[in-house]
Amino acid sequence: MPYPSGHRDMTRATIIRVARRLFNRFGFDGVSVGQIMAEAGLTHGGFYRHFRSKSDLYAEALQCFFTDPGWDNNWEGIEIDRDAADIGPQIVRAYLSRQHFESIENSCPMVALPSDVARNGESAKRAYETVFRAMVDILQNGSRANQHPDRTAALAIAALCVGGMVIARASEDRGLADQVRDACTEVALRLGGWDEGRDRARPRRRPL
Amino acid sequence: MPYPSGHRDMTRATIIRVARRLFNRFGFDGVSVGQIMAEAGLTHGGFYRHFRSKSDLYAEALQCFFTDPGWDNNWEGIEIDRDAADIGPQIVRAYLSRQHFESIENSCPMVALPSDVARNGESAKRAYETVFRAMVDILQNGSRANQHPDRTAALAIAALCVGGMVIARASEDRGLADQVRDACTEVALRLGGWDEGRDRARPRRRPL
DNA sequence: TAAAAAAGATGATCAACATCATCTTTTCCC
DNA sequence: GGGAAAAGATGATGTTGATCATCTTTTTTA
Repeated sequence: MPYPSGHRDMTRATIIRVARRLFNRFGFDGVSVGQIMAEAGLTHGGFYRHFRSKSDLYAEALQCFFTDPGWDNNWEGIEIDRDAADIGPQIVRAYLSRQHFESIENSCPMVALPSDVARNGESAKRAYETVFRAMVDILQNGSRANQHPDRTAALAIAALCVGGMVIARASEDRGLADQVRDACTEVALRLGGWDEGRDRARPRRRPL
Repeated sequence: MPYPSGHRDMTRATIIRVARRLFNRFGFDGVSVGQIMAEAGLTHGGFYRHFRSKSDLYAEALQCFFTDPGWDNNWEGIEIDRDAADIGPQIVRAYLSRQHFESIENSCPMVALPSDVARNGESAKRAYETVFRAMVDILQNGSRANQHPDRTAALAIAALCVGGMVIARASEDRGLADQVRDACTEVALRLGGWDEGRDRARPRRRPL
């Protein structure tokens, strides 16, 4: 075995990490293989030792907090405790936070790349789906609290998180983007039953 | 005035219509100027008589039911009566319908192109924002019914519509896509206060 | 220390594409 | 009918990028 063992895996991981960053910012078509490799400190030729094609890499780059246990690229000042009883509201707040909104490169790919994925073939879609399922699952069953949202609510909460951020990122006016994030946060927390005793006083059992 | 008067405008409109279809399916980078012009029955060269650049056209192609009074590309079998008292729930159901899900080419661009737009400069974002604002406005004030959602609810309903469809389109499994659409529809109708007397019996004043 | 073999580097190929300069066609007005 | 001018067509141009064949470097094991 030439080259230190584990070297290959490290290089591979580096390429994926760099690729995620670049894809998040520029999209699938906006990034060239050469760019990715250069950013990883390599030259373009070696790429095909690690991945069959650019699309292959793409599917692997679509990971996020929800599926990657070693996810360290959290959003500045935002920490999520995976074992906390209130993991649900933590996720909602973090996902729709200003920090996530601004962290294009470390964004959840569900926000940064949905239309790319919708056009990019089976494997990318499968990867996207996996992340989404993981998010819904954590929202529904992640905490040991006694109150859990039902599946319908969990799906809607996830859609609010993703949808709100997608819209915020695609809007020109920062004020509107903030309003959307705030509205989605508020409603998502209510949906999850996580709004008890919050700042705004609110009657207990009220209809939306 | 050479060429019949109004010819220019018709050609221009044709280009935009064709472009919207192609952008919706293949994205901004996935479509060439030549392709658009060929599809419009023209050759690539004349393009720059009508638009300053491809990006310029892009911003103009980002229209939808909500902003275009002449929008005729409705989704098969789905009609929306703009003056109906129940315009809100009509929009929610239509937006999250199977027909819209399947009509990639006649999709609302908010669903088909959000990540493209987020990367595509000011004018595209402004166009996206305009469509979104129009949607929220119709949801909030569009009907003459006596019950209107407040702005927070209207924003969240719009985010559920867009987000739900974006996720459904980016998922590989059709079953999951359907679940997401259904869940978002149900919750959005509840949020709007439009779920009275619906199929599933449900106590009147319940918390989400 | 020498050979093997994997990882990476180099250079080439082939195709696409946005944009532009320059023709050609089409109508309208006189 | 004839000319003007707009709309459209044609043919570069220069760049970029994915992929591949082939060379070079690195390091381990015998």
